[in-house]
Parts: sequence; structure tokens; C-alpha cells
Amino acid sequence: MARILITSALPYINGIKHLGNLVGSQLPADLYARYMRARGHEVMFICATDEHGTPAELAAAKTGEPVADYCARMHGVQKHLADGFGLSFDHFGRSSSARNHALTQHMAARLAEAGLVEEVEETQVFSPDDGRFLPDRYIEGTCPACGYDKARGDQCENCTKQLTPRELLDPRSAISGATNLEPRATRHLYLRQSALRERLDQWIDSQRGWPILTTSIAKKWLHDGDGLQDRGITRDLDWGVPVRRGDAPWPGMEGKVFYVWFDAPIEYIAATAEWADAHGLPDAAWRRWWRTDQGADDVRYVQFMGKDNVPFHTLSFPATLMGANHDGTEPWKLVDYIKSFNYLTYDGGQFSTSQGRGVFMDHALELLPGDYWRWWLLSHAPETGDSEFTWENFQASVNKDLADVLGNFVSRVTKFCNARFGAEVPAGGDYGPLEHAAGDEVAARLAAYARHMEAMEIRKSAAELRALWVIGNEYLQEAAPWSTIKTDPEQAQAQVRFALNLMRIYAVVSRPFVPDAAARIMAALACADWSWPDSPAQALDALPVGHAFTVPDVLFRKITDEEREAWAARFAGLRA
RNA sequence: GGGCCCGUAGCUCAACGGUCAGAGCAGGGCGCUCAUAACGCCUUGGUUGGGGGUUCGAAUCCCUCCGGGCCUACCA
Repeated sequence: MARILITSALPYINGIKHLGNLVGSQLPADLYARYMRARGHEVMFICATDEHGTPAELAAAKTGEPVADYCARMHGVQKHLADGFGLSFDHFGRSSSARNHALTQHMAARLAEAGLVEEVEETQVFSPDDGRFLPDRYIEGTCPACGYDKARGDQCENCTKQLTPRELLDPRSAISGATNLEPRATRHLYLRQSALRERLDQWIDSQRGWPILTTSIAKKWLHDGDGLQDRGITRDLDWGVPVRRGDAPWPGMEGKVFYVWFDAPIEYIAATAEWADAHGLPDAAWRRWWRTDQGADDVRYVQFMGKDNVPFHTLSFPATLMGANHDGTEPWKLVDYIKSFNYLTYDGGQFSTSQGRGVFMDHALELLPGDYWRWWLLSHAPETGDSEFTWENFQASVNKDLADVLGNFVSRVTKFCNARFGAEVPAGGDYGPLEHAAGDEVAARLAAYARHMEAMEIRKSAAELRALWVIGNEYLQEAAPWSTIKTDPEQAQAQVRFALNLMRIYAVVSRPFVPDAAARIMAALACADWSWPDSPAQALDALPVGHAFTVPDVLFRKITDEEREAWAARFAGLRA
């Protein structure tokens, strides 16, 4: 039994996430967590809402709520949606938790001790009308290069030119439109990542088998131009972790908070502490996952994220943890494997939160239960490149894979048995060559499935799982118990018994992908034996003869052409 | 501008230097009737974006062109 720590990139608190966000981190992380638990490993699966930063403040201002209230409410909404998609976090924390405040401040203190924090005076744009400093991208103006009048202070979206706010013509606040902007001096802390460049580079080099996407992005940042740049880790905001040096004040940093990208990854650790608190466990309970000197030396740590998150997870966060262990007294667990994803596109374009283009988590669950989405999203996960969501494809996958191949198998077996032998596992006959051949095939497919799951090859895993389901239909066609029963009822009983046992195996191995359907199959079988079919031959005899079951309702319903068309029209633009 | 990724059957993808380039869906034919008109079997279909090169051998390596996407550090 291994110990596996799994984190999913933290969804930002600002609004409801779309399916692209879901498939890029939380969903595959959940798949892996569920699989590893099913194989009997000890799993700690952590996620949380990422609650700090300017967008959260603005979103709260828009609804008229205090930002803390807004975040608390949205955390609840996201938690509810996560449940709807069956995300099996051991803890779904909040980056605004007391634990994260303390740990972030602690990490900053350790980094300062290590000489890795530098105070830098710089000039930022202040907007008196908004009462705040404006991040570059919250300043709009006319692009000096192309004349586009909605260029942002970091880049012109029209001509892609990199800009600084002072280059913009007629700059204004993107928040209020105020043109009364003034440069103002401010001091900030910088994390001296550059000092750790060699170590980070070697660390990345020492990793084996990471996705090209992961390493190429890390390498780009390490070696591009002047190499890894130092990074500001504080901001002039109200909402966030106050800048303190551990328990002590940080002179000169009064009224400032840590930058959200500094505190967000630390929340992975803090959320594990929140988990321990929630269960009344001592600190040792979470430290054994995160401190290699306190039990985490045998932990395998895997992170899941979209490609936009890679730089922070390959560089900034490791730099934080390495720096915090400058004197060897705080060996924090570094990630062992980073599974990164490309983007999911929607009908040829991007999912857009601002334009309401695409399907969002709340609306998805209004249309269909989580399992339907889980199956499509995971079996089309954007692993090698961006992948595209289309309603036609979604309909085809759901109807064919879930309803016809898996759902109908369950249906035909249970209904036939119930009609001919009654609702219990029939006792007659013995398995013969047909059953042994099918059993061997199950064993072979299962081994391939396990290989792909271990390797986090998600689409391949899905394909293999589907192939497992197909075996059931192939077997039935060949065994044809509806014919056998006429000449050899005993043999027909054995055939049905075999199929019922196959059903249980399907429930167990499909659970990571479609947990609700798996649970319904097991409920129908009145079975609580979720043990993994390590020996398929044995597992095909798991249900005791005479064991009563019930015929389940339709496992997956089909999506009609009318529905598909209506949904496509509804989600084409402008979110309601 | 620079960097990275991708371009393989109508569609979604696999094969990552070596038997006739595979699978699912869609299309065509046959079979079965237990089942959500479901299932099974067979089958049509590709000069692997174009061109050049390396090699005994290339979808796979190199160069170049075309097309799509992403990143480029103060959104997170």
C-alpha cells in the first residue's frame, strides 16, 4: 500500500467554473484519487477555493457584499457543485483560512531568513477614485502601436504588443473609467527565485516522465531571456493574507497583503491542516503528508492543473518550499509528478466566462447528472492538445458508450434473469470454455486499464474501460442464454450468473469514472463488496448463488436530437 | 518578434524508427431478439497538411513552407 497525496489546482473564487476548468484539474485529479483508493492505497486528495486578489474584490463589490461574505458564499456554491460532479476531496478548503494565513506568513519568514526576500521600491498606478492601486491589466487606454482604444496596461489584445501602463495613451481605470490616475511609489517584497534557478533547473531535469507540456513551460521560464525572474509576492490590497514575518509585524509592509499566487499553493498544505482540524486530529496527522522528516518521505505527491498554472507549480511554489528549508530544518514535500492539461474548447472557440459562452458547472448539472459529464470530459481529456466540446460528440458518447454499451448490458442481464429465474443469482450449471475465454479477456483488459490509470493516461484508460464493457455484450451474444434456456436451463443459469458477476466487476472498475452509476449497480445487486478484481477469475464468482437483487432503473438515459439542438442554442453565447 | 504544442480515415483519437498505419463513432451488409429499436459479426474508407533530406527502412528523425492553438512573467 502506497501513500498518495493529490492536489488539484485551486479554482478561483470569482464565479462558477466552466467545464474546461473542471476537466483541466479537479476532474482528472478525482479520477486518480478514486482509482488509487479503489486499489487500496492511502490517499489524501486536497482542493480549495483560491479566494484572494483583485478579481475577488471586484466581484464582491459588484454584488454589494463584503468580500469575506462573498467568498464564503461562493465557496459554498463551488462546494455544492463539486459534490454534484462527485468530486471526492478529502478536504475542500479555503485559501482565506486561518491556517493559510499562518502558514503563508511562516513561509515568508523562512524565506526572509534565507535571504530570499528582497524589498523593492517601485512605482504603481494609483486610482484615487477607485481608492486602490491598479494592476496593469486593470488599466485601459489607447495602444500607442495600433491605436486600439481598449488596450490593457499589460498587453494590447488587438496587436499583441507588450505594454506598460505608462505607454498607454489616455489611460483610464478599467474598473471605474476614472482618468484621474497617478503614479505612486510603493514598496513590495520580491521572492528571489533567480537565486534558486540552478536548483530548480536540476530538480526539473531529475524528474522522469513528466508531460512535455509541463517541462517545456518550466524550461522556457528558466532559460528565456535573462532566465528566471524574481517575483513580487506582495500587493497593495485589503483582502488577503496580511504581510507579516511569521508572528511578527513586517516593518514597512503595513496594510499590504501577500500576492495571491504566493499564498494559493501554500493552501495545499494549509488545507491539509484544515482537514486535520476538521477531524479533530493533531498536527502530526497533516505533517505526515507534507514533511519528509515527519512521515512524508514515502508519500508520492501528484498535482493536476491546466497549462496556465504550470509556471507557478514548477517554479514559484517549489522555490518557496526549497527556500523555506534553507537550513535543513523544514523539509517540505516537493511534487513528484505534475499532470498538466491543455484547454477544452467549445464548438470551435474558447469557453468564455465573461461572454457566457460554453457550459458552466451549474448549468451542466441542470441538464444531466454528473456522471454523464464526467464520462465525456474524461474520455476526451485535453491531454495531447486542446480538445473540443461539441454537442453532437457529447450526445454520441453518452448515448453509445453509457446508455447502449454499459447501461443496456446491465438492463438486459437483470431483466432476463428476473423474467426467467427470478431476482436472485441463479445456482445452476458451471462455467465452461465460453466463460473462461471471456474471463481471460477481462483479465487482459483490466491489466491494460490498470497500467493506463497508473500512468494517468486518461483517454486511454477510458477507451480500455469501454472495451471492458463491450466484453459483456460480446459474451451474451455468443452464450445466448435466451437460446440455451430452451435446451439446457442449467447452463443458461450459469451464463446469467456469469453476466451478473461481470456487472459487479464493471461497477467496481467503472467507479472512478462514473461513481453514481457504479453505486446504483451495486445497490441493485445489493452488494457492498467493492474489492478490486485482482483475480478476475475469482471475482467472477463473487456473488453468492441465491443472492437477491433488484432490477435497476435505466442507468443512463439517452440524449434526444431535440434536446441536443435546444442545448446548443441555449449555450451559444450570453449566459443567462 | 521569440518559444512550445498540434496537423493521421467524414468525426474524435491511437500508433512515437521496423510485420499490410489501428480503434470508437458515422456509412454499408449480415445475424440475434435477452435488452434503453438495444447487442454481435463482417465491411467501405487514409499517397499520415505540402515539399525536400537522413536511413536498408519515416506518420515517427532533420530542414522548409502552409494551417491551427498556447505561452511570453502585475488575471488567476
